[in-house]
Amino acid sequence: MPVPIALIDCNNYYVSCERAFNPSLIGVPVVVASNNDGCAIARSQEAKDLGVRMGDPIHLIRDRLREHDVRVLSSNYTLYGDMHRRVVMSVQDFARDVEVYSIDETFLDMAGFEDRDLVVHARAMREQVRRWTSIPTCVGIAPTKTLAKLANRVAKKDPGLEGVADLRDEGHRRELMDVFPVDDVWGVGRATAARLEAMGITTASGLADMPMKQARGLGTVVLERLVAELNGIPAGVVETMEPQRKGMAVTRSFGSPVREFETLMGAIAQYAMRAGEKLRQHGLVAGRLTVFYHTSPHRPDLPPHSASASCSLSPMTSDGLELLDNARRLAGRKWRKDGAHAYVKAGLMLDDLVLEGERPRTLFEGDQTKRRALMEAMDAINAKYGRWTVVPAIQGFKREWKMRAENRSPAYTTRIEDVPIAYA
DNA sequence: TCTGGGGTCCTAGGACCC
DNA sequence: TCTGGGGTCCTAGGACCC
Repeated sequence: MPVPIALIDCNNYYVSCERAFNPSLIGVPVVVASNNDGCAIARSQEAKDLGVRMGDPIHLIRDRLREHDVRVLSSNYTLYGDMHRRVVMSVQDFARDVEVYSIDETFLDMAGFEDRDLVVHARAMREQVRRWTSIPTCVGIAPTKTLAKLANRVAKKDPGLEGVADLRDEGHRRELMDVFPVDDVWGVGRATAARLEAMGITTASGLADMPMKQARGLGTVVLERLVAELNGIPAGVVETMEPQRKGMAVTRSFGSPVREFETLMGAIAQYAMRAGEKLRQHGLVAGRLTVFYHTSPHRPDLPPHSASASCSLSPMTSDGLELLDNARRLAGRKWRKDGAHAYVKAGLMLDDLVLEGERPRTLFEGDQTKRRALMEAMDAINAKYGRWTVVPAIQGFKREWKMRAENRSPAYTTRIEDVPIAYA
């Protein structure tokens, strides 16, 4: 019998974070918008009931939102990130080990807890999270991660379960999988679902019954592993060591379209400096840099242009100004001087990341001490006086490309001025 | 006026090597 | 008519995730 795996998943996470500090949002429809207030990325149950779907463009559903008095908030990742830390802290003692899977989901390795009533145990964990953070959650328990995801979904859908579904029993599991839509299975996306449905497979049970060889032929090893997991055979374990990350990106849509190179470079410069900061925070250096910018794919009436260029970085670096130099050269190389294009998004990606201490030395590198000290000084100033207190001049002052965030909540838990005050 | 920002893994196919 | 047989490494692109 494999070790039980539990998955705890926060309900309507971003909305729940907002509600934790703003009770007027409780019981009314709430939507949290993506960066640039672009689309709906989190909805309260009331908003889901009104038919607001994940990824709906806000500007296309504006009328319906207004009609039903839906509260629309800009996303506040500082708050969600800090609340996440608290949620993970709350669950830690309830498992042997945890794997943080995303900002709102954590897998738990339940080895050593098997002799307990795991359903009762999981309810106590939910209660702990609720008391410490006010965030509502659901828990799924099963022999594999894929089944734990499925169990979690079941727990979310059926209020009678009081937030916890235990799918360790195979007979019970089968009954539920017989009516579980195959496209809701973790790892089955649009393309795979379409292929499966063409073969008459529409439920999780149908996929579980597919012979392994057929699964391999239809998809890749990924689908083959998925079939194994649906049959209770673990193809992956709870990973407690954080894997070394391979790439990193800073990309943003602009608040309004950009037509001039100077303006574009202002944005790219900021992304480069931010990318350098991120590298240094993680103690990494990058070996490859890619810059891209493009026009709107949603505007077929305008001339399209998509530019992308990369170069390798030698010596490998985390120096923001070094990244900026390279980014400017690459961006300039692809720039079209006709002024006919309205760019809506740009970004910078870093690859071939290695730990700073494992950086390969090159033959002709000069003394980096001064530059490193400069970066440290900039980091220190920006940490103390706020992001973008010191910036390279090329970043500009007008920042007309800055993204929209018209209704962002305060940083309740991470800025002393924003901490809520309770009157006696 | 107007549609997010990150990530991972896998495979095919080309370049290059002996 | 016939055109070797492997290897490795890298990149682009697809699919999926939250």
